Amino acid sequence: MPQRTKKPGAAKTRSVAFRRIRADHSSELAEDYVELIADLIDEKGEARGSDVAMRLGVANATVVKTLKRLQDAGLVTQEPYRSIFLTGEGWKMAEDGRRKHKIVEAFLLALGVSEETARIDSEGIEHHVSEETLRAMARFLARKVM
Amino acid sequence: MPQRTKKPGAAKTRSVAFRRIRADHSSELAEDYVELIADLIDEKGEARGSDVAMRLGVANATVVKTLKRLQDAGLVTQEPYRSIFLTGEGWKMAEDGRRKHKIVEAFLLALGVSEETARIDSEGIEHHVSEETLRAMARFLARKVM
DNA sequence: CTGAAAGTTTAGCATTGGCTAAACCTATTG
DNA sequence: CAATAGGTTTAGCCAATGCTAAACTTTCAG
Ligand SMILES: [Mn+2]
Ligand SMILES: [Mn+2]
Ligand SMILES: [Mn+2]
Ligand SMILES: [Mn+2]
Repeated sequence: MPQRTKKPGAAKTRSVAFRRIRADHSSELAEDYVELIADLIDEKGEARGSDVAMRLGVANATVVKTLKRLQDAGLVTQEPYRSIFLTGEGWKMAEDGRRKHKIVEAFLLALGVSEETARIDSEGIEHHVSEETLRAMARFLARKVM
Repeated sequence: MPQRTKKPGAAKTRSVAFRRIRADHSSELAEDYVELIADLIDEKGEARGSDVAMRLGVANATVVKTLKRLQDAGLVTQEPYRSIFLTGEGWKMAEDGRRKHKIVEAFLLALGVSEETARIDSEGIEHHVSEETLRAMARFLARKVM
């Protein structure tokens, strides 16, 4: 057995967290897109690609390409030069995103951070909180109110 | 002025959060790498690429490629077939990562989530908390203890 | 001191998510 | 009702992160 010997075992366990993060990242963009599209539909009656681009701060072309992937994933439907619609699955993901987003943002506010920071930080944190942590945040909020 | 008219103004403001997230993501991997390398050096005396790969749960080849970028960024030094060292800047980033990581993980525990969840969620959340939120978490911890 | 096992790097490929510039529609306006 | 301003998509580029398979080093066993 050449080379230094390696203590196997506990090392691999730690990779779980990093695997979860990589998985979170790949769903993160989709979550933000559908949530944003849902907001636009509720606010203005329709979601246009250029509105999505503006709010995300990316180029139109980027949105077009991403929407194609979301369409393949069954989250949105669209036709060229038309506004964007969410599928049933898209709406479900959007609602779930909103739910998480609200809890995280309200929680940060209750913790005492400014509105702007709560808004900004929650946009990133929302994708990395497990249901268990969300429950703990909700519990904290409930206790705070009472 | 053809096409539907667009209400300009407040729309662009919202892109700030998403820009921050995209920036966070591009530094996230570097932060995890240097923190992990620092841990390996402290634990075993040296950090080898394959240990990093094992803990992250990615292929060796991926680590090699990423380390090349980190080297270009001035965070690590290395020679072929040798273990990895952190530069001064690398150590600084690692220490800062550890600091954030500890606060977030301790905070989640104090909030009442399980150790495993705290470990996993903190690995993702740490990259999306502003200094203001970190201060609020530290404040909460201080209050809890007393 | 040498051969081969085991660890490490290279080569080559794929996907995601950005960008700009050019081509392409649509809808308003004259 | 046609021209065109202006919104939308396509084309083509790039960097970051993954992967597998093949080539390459290192180190220890004999
Ligand atoms: Mn959200
Ligand atoms: Mn978000
Ligand atoms: Mn960390
Ligand atoms: Mn991390």
